[in-house]
Amino acid sequence: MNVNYRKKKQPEVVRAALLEATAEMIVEKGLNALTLDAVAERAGVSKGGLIHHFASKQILLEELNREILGEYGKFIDDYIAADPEPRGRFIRAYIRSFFTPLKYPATSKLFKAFALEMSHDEAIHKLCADWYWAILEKHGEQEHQPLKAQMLQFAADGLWMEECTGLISVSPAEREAIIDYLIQQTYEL
Amino acid sequence: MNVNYRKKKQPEVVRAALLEATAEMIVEKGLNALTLDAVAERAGVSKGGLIHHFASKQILLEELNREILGEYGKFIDDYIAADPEPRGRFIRAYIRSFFTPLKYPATSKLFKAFALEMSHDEAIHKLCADWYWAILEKHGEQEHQPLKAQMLQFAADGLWMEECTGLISVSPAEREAIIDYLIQQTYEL
DNA sequence: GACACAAAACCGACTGGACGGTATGATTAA
DNA sequence: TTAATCATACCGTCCAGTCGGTTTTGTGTC
Repeated sequence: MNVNYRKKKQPEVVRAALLEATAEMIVEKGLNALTLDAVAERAGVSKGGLIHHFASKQILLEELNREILGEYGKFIDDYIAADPEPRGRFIRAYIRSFFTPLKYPATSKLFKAFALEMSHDEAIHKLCADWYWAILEKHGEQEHQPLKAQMLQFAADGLWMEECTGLISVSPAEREAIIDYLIQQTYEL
Repeated sequence: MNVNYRKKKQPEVVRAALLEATAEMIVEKGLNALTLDAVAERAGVSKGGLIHHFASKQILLEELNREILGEYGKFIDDYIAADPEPRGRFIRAYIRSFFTPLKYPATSKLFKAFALEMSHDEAIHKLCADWYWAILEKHGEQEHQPLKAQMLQFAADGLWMEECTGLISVSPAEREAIIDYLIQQTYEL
């Protein structure tokens, strides 16, 4: 009998804990090592409790993705709204949103988890692709972008991937320098 | 009883077929959906035959990883050897090697599987990290690189990741244009 | 060439555990 | 009372790895 069972019911808290536990476990052990039992235990619930909130593993992952994409969209919206310089504004917001874990610490891990799991699942892949094109259309960037802008965008993706994998082990100082450099370049598009 | 059992033994061919089948299945279905039975069937051997060549699933993946890293390393070596311009030579080779078709056709997407999905496997992660630093040291690039060079490198990573995931769906023409642009930038370091 | 024999190559049925999902009961909030 | 929220036990499936066997290949010997 779990001690939490006797506590006051807080379904929203439990649901959030389950999503966060899922994200953390994917980040730490990888998607292939993710089990419902482990997620439930980490979130302090039983597997039955987990299934009550998320009917299947697939649904759990899809909900997690939805959550992440929503937060990510807010990042970009906020950065664009606060940016007075129109030139390169979208790319700037794109880059910044990738590297601001401090402002919204809860979702920093979710970003990384999302990239790891999205690869081969068709439903999740569609979620991500649709979201991306909706963002572009929303901010009027659907027309062809200059090569330099695309390069900056891809560089942000690459640096972010490096942070996920830790292969090259960029130091925090180097990381800051690169991000600053990318941001600076967006003013010269 | 498999017909191949009665045929002439060709262990090297079987071994290569197993590696290729593994690569293809990871690309198609993802690492979490990879099973030894399926790999064996696709390669036209029994599971026993698979285990004879690769004692465990872990070893199979490590060997495949070694094969792929070796190919990339050769690409980089060749590109550097054939490049008369010393300025930005390493970055140029790095970029080109990423977009050169590999021995196993399906493996263009495969490196992503190792970089992302397998980044949690300690042994394979070490393989990749060691390979990367060995390449840097080999070509005398271990000292601090300028920010622009790092940016180009990350941009190559990002474009390559996009090719793996297919999220943004870059057209072949756009792809070529971006690669050319990146290469061109390496001459202005 | 013929034979013997060890080693390599390969087969396929089987097992044991892990894991997703189900069924049902208990507790709490409304 | 009723629905929502969880716990617990259990089932079926999948799958990595084992194991005893069969076939082929290489190597020496005569």
